[in-house]
Amino acid sequence: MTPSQHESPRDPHNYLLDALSSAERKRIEPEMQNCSMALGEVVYEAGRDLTHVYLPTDCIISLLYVLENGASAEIAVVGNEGVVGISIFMGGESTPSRAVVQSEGHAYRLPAELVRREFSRGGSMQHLMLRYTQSLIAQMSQTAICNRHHSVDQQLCRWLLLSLDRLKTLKINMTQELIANMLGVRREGVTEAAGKLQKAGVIVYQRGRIEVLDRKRLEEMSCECYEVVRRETERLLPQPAVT
Amino acid sequence: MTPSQHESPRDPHNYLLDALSSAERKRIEPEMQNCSMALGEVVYEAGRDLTHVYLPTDCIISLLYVLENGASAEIAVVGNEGVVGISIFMGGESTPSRAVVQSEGHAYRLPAELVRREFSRGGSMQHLMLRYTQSLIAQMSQTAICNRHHSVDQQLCRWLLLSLDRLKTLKINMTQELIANMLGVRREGVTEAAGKLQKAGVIVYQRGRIEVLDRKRLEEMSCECYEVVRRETERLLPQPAVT
DNA sequence: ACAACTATGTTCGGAAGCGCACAATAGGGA
DNA sequence: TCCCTATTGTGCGCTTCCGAACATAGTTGT
Repeated sequence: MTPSQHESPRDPHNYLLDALSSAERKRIEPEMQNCSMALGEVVYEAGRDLTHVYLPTDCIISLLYVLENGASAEIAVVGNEGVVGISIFMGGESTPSRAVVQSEGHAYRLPAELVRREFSRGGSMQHLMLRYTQSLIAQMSQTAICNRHHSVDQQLCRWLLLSLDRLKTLKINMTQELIANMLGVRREGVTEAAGKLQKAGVIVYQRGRIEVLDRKRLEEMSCECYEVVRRETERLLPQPAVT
Repeated sequence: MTPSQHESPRDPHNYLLDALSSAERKRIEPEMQNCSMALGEVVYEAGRDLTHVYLPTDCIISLLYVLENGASAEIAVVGNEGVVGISIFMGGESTPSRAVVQSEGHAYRLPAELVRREFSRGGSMQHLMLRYTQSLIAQMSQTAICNRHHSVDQQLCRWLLLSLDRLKTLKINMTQELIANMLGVRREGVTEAAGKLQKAGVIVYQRGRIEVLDRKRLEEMSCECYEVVRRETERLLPQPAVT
C-alpha cells in the first residue's frame, strides 16, 4: 500500500491500470497521459461521443443525470478503483449521463481507439473493464433503491462514505449546495442532515470543508446501501476502494 | 390454467438472438432451450451464481432489489429486446439483485458456459451483449433519477409503457399490489394513481387486468424518463422494443 | 349458492421533503 | 481594514407519500 502523505494526498495509482498485465501496460503507456482534473470540470457531456477514457488516481468523478427541468442526481461515483467512459468499449460511444469532477486531482487518460483495440484482444484489459462495469451497475442499482427508500440523512452518510473510500484523507471539499445537487435534494435538506451529524460529533462542517471525525459512527448511521456496494465492489475488483 | 393463451399472440422472437450471425446461431441452437416462464418465478436469486442466460420472447422479467427490511424496487425490466444474466459474461457470475417473471410467457435459455465461450470469440454475440448491457445501464440510471424526482403517478405511467413495449397487446396482467412492489411504493399509492388514470379514460383496471385505452395520453402523463430510455434503447439495439 | 379469499377503494393522522423567504456568518479580495 | 459574496442556518406553509385500519366488491372452490 501507499505510504500516507503530508500535504497533498497525491496517489498516482489506479487499481485497474495496476492490474493490467505488463505486456498490456507496455503497449498502453506510450499513449497514456496524466491529466489534471479541476473541480467542476465536465469530463463528458450527455449524448456526446467520447474520445477518451479517464482512469482517476486521486480525483473523484461523478456520473450524474440532469433532467429537462434542471434537476439532477448522481447515479455513481468513480475513483481510483475505476474508469470513466465505459461506453467506449461497451459500443454505444455515448451515454445520456454527464461526468463531472467532484473532487479535484489527477487521472490517466487513454484514447478511445487504443481502448477499443486493447479491449478486443480479449485479455486482462477486457476482463477488468467488464468486471468494473458490473460493479458500476451494482452501484447504480443501489443508488436507485436508495433514492426510493432511504432518508436524506442516511443518504448523506452513504455519500460521504463513498467519497472517503476514494480519497486518502478524512477531509472532503464540497459545499452543501453541491452535495444537494449530487443527492438530488434541496440544499436545506443537506444543511439539516449535516447539522445532525455535526451535533453528533461525527463530522465538522465548515464552509465547504467537511472533516469526518468518526467514520465508524458514520457507517452505523448510513443505510445498508453503502456496505452492499462496498462488498460487491470488493468482490468484483482486483483491489477494493476501501483500505 | 391458461385462459389467456390465445389472447397474447405468441411471438417466438428475441431481437438479440435474431441479430446473431448465422454461424453463431448454428453453434448455439443445439444447446438452446425454450422455457415456459411462470408468473412470479424467480429466474435467479441475489448472490447466486448464474447457470443460464434467459432471452425472453413473450415474457417480461423484472430485475429487482430487495432490502434487508423486505422493501423492494424494480431497477429494470427485460423483454424480447434483451437478456437476463449479464453477469455471466461480465465476469461477476452473480449480482445483488433478483430476477422475477413479471409477465408470463416464454424465453430461450442458454448455458453459461456456452455464452462465455461464444462471447470470448469477440463476434456479434459479444457486440450485441455489450450494447444491450449499456442500454440496461441507461434504464437503471433513469430509474434511479425517476425514483428521486418523479411522482407515483408519473412513475406508474412510465412503468405501464415499459410493459406495453414488451408485450404485443394493450392488456397487462398485474395486480396493484405487485405493481406497488415493483415501483417500491405502497399499494394504496398505486390504487390512487390508477384511479386517476381510469377516471381520465386512459386505462381500465379490473382485478389484476389492466387495459390501456389511450396510449398517447399515457405517454403525455408520464415523465420524460420513459422516452429517454426508449430512445437510448432504440439507438443502441438492433431492433427497438417499440413497434 | 355460499364461504373464503383476493383485490380494490377510502379514510385519517403523521412524517419527510419541497419551495420560498430571509437571516447570520465566515473568508477572500480590493 | 472593510466590504462583498459565498455559504450556512432557520422558519414557514404546502404537497406527497407512508402506515394503518377498515369497507367493499369480484373470484374461486366446494
